[in-house]
Amino acid sequence: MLDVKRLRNDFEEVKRKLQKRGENLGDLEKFEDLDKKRRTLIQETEELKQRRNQVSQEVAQLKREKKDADHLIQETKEVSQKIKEIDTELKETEETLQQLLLSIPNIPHDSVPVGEDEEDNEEARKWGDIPVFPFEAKAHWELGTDLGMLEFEKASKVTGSRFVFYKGAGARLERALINFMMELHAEEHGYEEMIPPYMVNRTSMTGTGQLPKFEEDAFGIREEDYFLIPTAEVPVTNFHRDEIVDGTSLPIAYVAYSACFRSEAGSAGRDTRGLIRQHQFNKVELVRFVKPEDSYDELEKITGHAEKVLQLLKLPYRVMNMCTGDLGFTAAKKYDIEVWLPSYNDYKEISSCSNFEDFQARRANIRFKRDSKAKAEHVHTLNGSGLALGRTVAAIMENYQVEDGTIRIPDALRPYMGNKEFIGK
RNA sequence: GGAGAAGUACCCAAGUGGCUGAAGGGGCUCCCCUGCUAAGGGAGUAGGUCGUGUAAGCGGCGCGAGGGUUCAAAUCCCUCCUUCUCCGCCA
Repeated sequence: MLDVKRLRNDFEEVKRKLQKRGENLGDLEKFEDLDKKRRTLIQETEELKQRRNQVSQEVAQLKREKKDADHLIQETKEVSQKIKEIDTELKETEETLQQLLLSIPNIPHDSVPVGEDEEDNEEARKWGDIPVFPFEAKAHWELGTDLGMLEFEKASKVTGSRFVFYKGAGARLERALINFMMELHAEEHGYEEMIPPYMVNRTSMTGTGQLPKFEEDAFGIREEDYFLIPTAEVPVTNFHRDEIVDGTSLPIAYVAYSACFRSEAGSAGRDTRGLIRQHQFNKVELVRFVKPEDSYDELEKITGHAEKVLQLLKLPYRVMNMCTGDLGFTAAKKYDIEVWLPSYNDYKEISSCSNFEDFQARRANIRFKRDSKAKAEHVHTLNGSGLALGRTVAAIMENYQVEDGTIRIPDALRPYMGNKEFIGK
């Protein structure tokens, strides 16, 4: 959510920046009228309330003196009626304004390249060498089936499309990666570990920006009005919702493991094979709550933490600075880390690291005080995948495959895999 | 799931219709006392948000949330949420 005061005082500037996103901002123009109407109604009702309060005092005084107060009571009756009418209109206006504010995306940072779609994303850096196979390389879904690591058809039977069973070495690999990543971030990068609830309420989904605009992307639990989390970002960021944290405790950093659930509405036909696009996948997520002046340094830091995982696993990747048209609703700036995937003969997103500035903090009402006497300010929030596990498994399987159909285990992962050297031998 | 009880400021807690933005503790800040620590004495401090104003300020809201009754609600009524206790069920 944007700062109402900024929107009020700097409307054209904000609008100009939002237009870089190339989104339809149809309702934005209604802001000024709604804002003005709201403030007029507030002034009207408050004036009447002040009057009512004064008269109530007088009535109380008269009653105590056992005097007659009927004429004052009559007057206040009418005033109260009027207040009720104005308050009803005010409430409707505020509701409309709130919905409008919740539907406005974040303002892109000045360092974000202007562009329409993924074609215009800029490569920030590249790491590692793309493997060359002197044999016909297999895709991970082939390897997974051949080696008994992944069962797609069983999952289709048991649940439906876009689900998978990890089995044997596949399950072990996934679990090893969870431990590897959690320990790296907790012990080397200073994050506190978390395992969050996998369902959250509507307020939490609104707090991080999944709602109200993107309800069709989430799986909902109707009876409770809960949602399956699409990422641990939602519960972990909302962990501090409606709180004022001590400024000296910033930055607060959590690393959370969770399953993630996405309906993938609108992705029919995309990435239909393998682990790349599932309705349920595991992810280790990094979340940081920081002071506003630090948030862009922090974005570099969190991106580095995610990159470190790929470096230790020796998987080639590149970092993309997402353009204005590909930023997503909530981010002010975002880096996607893309891992090399031989089956795609291309890089594929494996982590997304975003600075939301105060966009989520306003929605979720997360603030801090620099000291006990200071005024509360909104924190800046950031998160980054560190990493998406399914895609990491796919990347390891494909990049580390050997001609005999087995998979070499990356050195860094061997302690977590019973010190084995290969899968399939 | 059933039955009870409770939700008041940073924490504990008093308060059943008007003089309560809210007693009293604790905490916190300052001072005194004290060789140090502990303890003691005194004074002070009460949040947040919205509107308005250059500002000091003024005003509205606020006692879990939302409605209602009333001239007037922390206080009465209704709905919901959360926590606790007991029972049931259960990994």
